[in-house]
Amino acid sequence: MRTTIADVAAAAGVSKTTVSRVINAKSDVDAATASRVNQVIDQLGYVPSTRAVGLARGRTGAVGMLVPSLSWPWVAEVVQGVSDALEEAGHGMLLYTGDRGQESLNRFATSSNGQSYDGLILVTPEHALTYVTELHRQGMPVVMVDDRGLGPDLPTVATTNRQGGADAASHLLEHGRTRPFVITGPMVYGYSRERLHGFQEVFAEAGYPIASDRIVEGDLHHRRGRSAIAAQLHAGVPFDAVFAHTDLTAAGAIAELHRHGLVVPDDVAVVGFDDSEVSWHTDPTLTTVHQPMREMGRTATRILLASFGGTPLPTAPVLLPTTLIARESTLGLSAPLPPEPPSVLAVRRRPGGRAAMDEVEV
Amino acid sequence: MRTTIADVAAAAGVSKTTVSRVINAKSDVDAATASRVNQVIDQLGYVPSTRAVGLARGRTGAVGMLVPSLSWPWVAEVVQGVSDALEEAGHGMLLYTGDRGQESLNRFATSSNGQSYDGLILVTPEHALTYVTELHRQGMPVVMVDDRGLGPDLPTVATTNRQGGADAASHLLEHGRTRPFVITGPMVYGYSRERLHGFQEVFAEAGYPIASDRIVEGDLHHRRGRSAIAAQLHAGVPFDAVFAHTDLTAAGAIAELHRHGLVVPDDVAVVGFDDSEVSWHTDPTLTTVHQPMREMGRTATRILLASFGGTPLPTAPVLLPTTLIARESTLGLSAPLPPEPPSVLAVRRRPGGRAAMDEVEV
DNA sequence: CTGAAAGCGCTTACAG
DNA sequence: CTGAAAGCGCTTACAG
Repeated sequence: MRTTIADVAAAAGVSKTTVSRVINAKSDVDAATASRVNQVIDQLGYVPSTRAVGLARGRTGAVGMLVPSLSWPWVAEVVQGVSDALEEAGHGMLLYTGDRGQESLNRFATSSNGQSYDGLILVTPEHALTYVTELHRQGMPVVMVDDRGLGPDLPTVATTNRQGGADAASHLLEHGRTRPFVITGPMVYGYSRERLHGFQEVFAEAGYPIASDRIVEGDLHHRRGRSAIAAQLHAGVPFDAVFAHTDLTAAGAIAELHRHGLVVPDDVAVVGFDDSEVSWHTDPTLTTVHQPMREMGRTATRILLASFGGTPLPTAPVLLPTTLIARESTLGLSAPLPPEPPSVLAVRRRPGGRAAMDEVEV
Repeated sequence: MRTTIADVAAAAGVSKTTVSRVINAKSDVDAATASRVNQVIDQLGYVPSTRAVGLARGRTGAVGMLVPSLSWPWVAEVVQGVSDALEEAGHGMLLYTGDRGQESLNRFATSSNGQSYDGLILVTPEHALTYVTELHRQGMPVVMVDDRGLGPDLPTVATTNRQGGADAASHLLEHGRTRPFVITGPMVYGYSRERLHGFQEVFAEAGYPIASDRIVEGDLHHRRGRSAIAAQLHAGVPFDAVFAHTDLTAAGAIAELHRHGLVVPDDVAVVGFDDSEVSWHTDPTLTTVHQPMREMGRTATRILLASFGGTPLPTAPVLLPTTLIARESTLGLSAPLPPEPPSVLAVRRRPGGRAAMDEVEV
């Protein structure tokens, strides 16, 4: 038999009300009484039942989190950030993965209606977007981590994709590249367009506009990097750099360049996007644009928790800065090896650089 | 104001008891009554409050999951497997990451005492092991996914590390390699010892015992692959193959071999362990021993849920089979490219091979 | 086949 | 400073 507040009350010779007051650190309790109750609590190892507290208070103390497959490393990073921030605040996290499609979302919908959580954090919930928007309209606090530029009508934390593209371009120009080949992400996503535009703009301003035969739409996959490079080489359009909108595609590009006897970066410099684990394991290591996924998770969480306290949710997207990470695929093999692959370290944090674009009280 | 069971009862002109019966599909309800109640439920969009149900029933319908950092891709895979299986069964998942050390574990301990979940799934909870073991002794159903060979006194799902090592050895022998260099994981972990022993045994039986100067202890990191290869080349101990206990280390080994002008696999064949995403992005792609992380998550979940239904938890570890995945780093560049990197596919599943070692009713 | 009532373990006015 | 009582939204014997 689990020990309840009644057991504690009996053992301490007080009422349940008083025990409740002590637990929740209400002010008006006699010091002696309080210490006696606390003693009993320790002795009995009493911990309040979360669900009883939740029922009585009308809050759950938990936050729901809906993500697509955790097999995507950057999704896992976001979740880790959310988990960190939630834990700091003493909240629990109910995790839902949309991995199994519509069926997953039905499950999710059921539990959200069951008031299992006080608020919701989403990562690119493509199929659930209308459902969640409706949920939000009905009063559920929602914050979305938007990596895709879906641009929904929801409070959103995103990243400076355009600036990231611009930084990649500047970096390549600094290293003497003037004829880049761009392999974008799916153009239906806002982030692909932003990264491309930022990149194009810098090259155009420098006097090297990028012709359309040096831009091709990709799909984020490794294999696409290979096929795009093979096709471009076959077409005979010369290029001295590759900007891929995802590290996976960049990795494929490097592999294919090698197949054709080209040296990276001497013949062709390569820049990816994301700073995912892959960027440490290509050879040469990959220069890439870091996205602060973990920070996005933390920020989204802080915004959500603040809303529980009455702070209104932001109406404009909160943008976190990207950072260019220069490695061997542009600097050459002489580049110093960084200390250690990040994913195997206990804590992973980067300096950050500029402050968030949008001032939000978090 | 949220609609409750009382609202439904009033609107349908029945008692709360009857509504409850309909919701939970108890048999003895008049068909007409039931359909009327269901209509009202649909009309009002009524969904029972999870926490009220939990309080009344004494169960939560949720499972707790404690993992180290989600930044480790294989951890994320296990979580995904757990999520899949939980969702199928209509259970929720409360996720705790031990990423912030002792403080994380304290939070975790508090919520577990608060009866926030009915059972617990753990991934290598090194620091929490004694706490969790105690929890289990007090009656909390616990299943551990043990990738480290911690060999605790808890119901466990693990993998056939010894056989994985043996398979790696057989594969290298088949490809004419007789002088392997082994970079192990930390030898404090059972899995390192098992992988090594399985590997050694096969080579010894084939007449090529492995001298101790061709075995070095590693740390799972990329950088260690580089330094180990550099040192071995410097020492002048010849080798025609590398068996690394983790893909990251194997990737480092490949990179370092290239630095020294050696060709993989012509000069040196390389085999990793895990079949993590990295294995698709080394160049050449990496032959490795697949660990069924997702399946381990699913299996652990099924075992736990079965225990809720009365099936006792298994006393011996449940072992899932590893599978050797041959790629270019042993087969050569002529090896056909597989369809697509797994991590970006929606669903990731492998044939599986042999059946689980331990027969458990799941 | 159906309902009134007690109970799950807390919190929170209300009264003293 | 403290307690009795009602209530959070369900489920479950018990009785009919």
